[in-house]
Amino acid sequence: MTEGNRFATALRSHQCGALRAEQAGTVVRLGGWVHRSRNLGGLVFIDLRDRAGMVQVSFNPDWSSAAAIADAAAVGVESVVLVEGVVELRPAEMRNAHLDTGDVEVRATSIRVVGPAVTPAIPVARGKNDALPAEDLRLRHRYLDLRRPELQANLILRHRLLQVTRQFLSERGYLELETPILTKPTPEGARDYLVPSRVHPGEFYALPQSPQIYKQLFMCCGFDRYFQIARCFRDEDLRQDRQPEFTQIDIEASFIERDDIMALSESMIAAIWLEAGHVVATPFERMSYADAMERYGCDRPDLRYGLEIHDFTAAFAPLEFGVTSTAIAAGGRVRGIRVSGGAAWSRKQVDELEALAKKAGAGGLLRVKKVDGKLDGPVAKFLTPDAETALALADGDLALFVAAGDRVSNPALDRVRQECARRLGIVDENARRFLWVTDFPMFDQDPATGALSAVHHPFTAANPDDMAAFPDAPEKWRALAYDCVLNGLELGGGSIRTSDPRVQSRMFALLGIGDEAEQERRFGFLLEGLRAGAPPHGGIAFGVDRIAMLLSRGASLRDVIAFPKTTAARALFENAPSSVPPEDLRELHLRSTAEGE
RNA sequence: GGGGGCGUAGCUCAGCUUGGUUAGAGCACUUGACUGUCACUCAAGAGGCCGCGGGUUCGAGCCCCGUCGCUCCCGCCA
Repeated sequence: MTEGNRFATALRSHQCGALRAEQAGTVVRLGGWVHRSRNLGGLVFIDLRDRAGMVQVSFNPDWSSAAAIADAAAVGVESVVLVEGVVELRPAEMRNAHLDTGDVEVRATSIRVVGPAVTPAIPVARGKNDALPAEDLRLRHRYLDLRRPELQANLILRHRLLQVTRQFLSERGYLELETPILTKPTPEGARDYLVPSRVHPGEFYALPQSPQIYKQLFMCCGFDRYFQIARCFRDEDLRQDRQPEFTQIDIEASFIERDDIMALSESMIAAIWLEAGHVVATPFERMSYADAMERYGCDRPDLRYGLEIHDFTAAFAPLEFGVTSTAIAAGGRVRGIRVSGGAAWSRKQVDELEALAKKAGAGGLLRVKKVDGKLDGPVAKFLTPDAETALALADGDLALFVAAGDRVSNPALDRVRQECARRLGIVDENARRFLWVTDFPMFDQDPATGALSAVHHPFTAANPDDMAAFPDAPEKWRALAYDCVLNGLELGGGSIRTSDPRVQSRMFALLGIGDEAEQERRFGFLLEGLRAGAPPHGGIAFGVDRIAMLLSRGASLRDVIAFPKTTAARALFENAPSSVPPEDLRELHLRSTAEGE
């Protein structure tokens, strides 16, 4: 069976968009949507669209009945029609190079309007320079927006990526196992979406933030290798790249170590990217978290450009300069970047960079530039010849510094570095710099209270060397965790898990859940599984939505999700959430405290 | 939770700075003309709670206050 008529059914023989010169002379029956029509008076053209593309259908007294021409002239755009006709090669001067089907047209003998359409609320067919309708209208009329070839291409690509993923993992012995959607609330982490229980008054399920514990239990059960295209839910405020429900490629495996998961992930990413037409080189680069923070101020650095951060503390330490000496005396450092060509920027342009640094928390942004072999700028006069040598500025360079503790300077310099790269136009949009960031700290310590929280999640295993070397200083432990980063974006992350229930119990205690009864109440079902005999295991999860977005070339997250929510977590198409009748609430043992009810 | 931007015809936008005749344009829509178009062309027409509520004013699309919606950012997102 050929690609062309794989879609043949009782009502149609071919897809509109699949017709080519090879089908010339063939009688075809098509079904599709009227994308546009042109009525020249006695001669009518309809661009007929389906998911495969578009083809021109022509109505002409030479081959069409008068009734067919009249029906074709009258049909409105976006109506669904069935057309019968003959595929004919177009004369050379009438070919349309902009259309995949442009070498042919379908000379219609009949047309039947099976799904007449009201005038669409938002246009589906657009001119080259027409702006898209407002986002809320596109979401409200999603049934129309999703007809656009661009969005159809995005969702079709997404389908192919998921199919490749399934095939890839299945071929390697990974089992696609499902986990519950109605699950147990987890008090830490993101807010849960709660579902009230009708049968158990006052009790609630939660929608899963991820299938984390279930997949670890699969390992305890001996399922060895698991994956799932898993829907996850987090009730937090949204962003451009964040939806309340999202999809992960969730993976877990037993009897493995970090390198096993990383190698598997690299091959899988390469297979996914290949499906989208890109060859990805493996293995990926690797960098420790400490290195990433030191050189880029960020745990997911964009390696498409340099502008690395350097430590200039030694150059500034001896100087009689209040800003830096105060910071250094307080235990801080002077770190910054050299921007080749930045000396040409105006005072105002550098002030804008400083504003970014301040917004990121820095007190200010120090600046020195070298013009005609001489240093210039407010800091220049404090610099000794030794300090000048240490800065190592070339002519035309601008150096930007933050004098502070790393906690302050890292986010500020990260922001400044990104903006400098953007301004200099040195970001290669075609480059793909995959990177593993490894050896994350195990815990984040609240500077005020000293309280520890998990950087990855509470089930991550700590590096055993660190636990042995600093048994009483868990804030120094590194985690056996890893993030997969592409061009400054986190694609996914995972870790080796704690498989010893006593160690897991201690981790909970370090995180402030010391009470055993409390541990059992919250995580008993995991601890029981671990106690029953747990293999060493670990895994990773990748964000499907973001991957689909990247591979659809710059579309927004909402453009790779069929029915996304707005930034207020509202579904405009189906109008959710919505209020429910009081008797429904009563049955669920709920009473609303919202005003106006 | 906080801050910025936007909201005018079915759609995309002007008009707002400096309040003052009947609120405009392009596309879409309706009607008519047109036999090779492919964003067809041409002619005519219809289409407005200027997001909503309040205030200032002789007079508000325009100024002020509030509110709702969308969006971007901060907080938040183990």
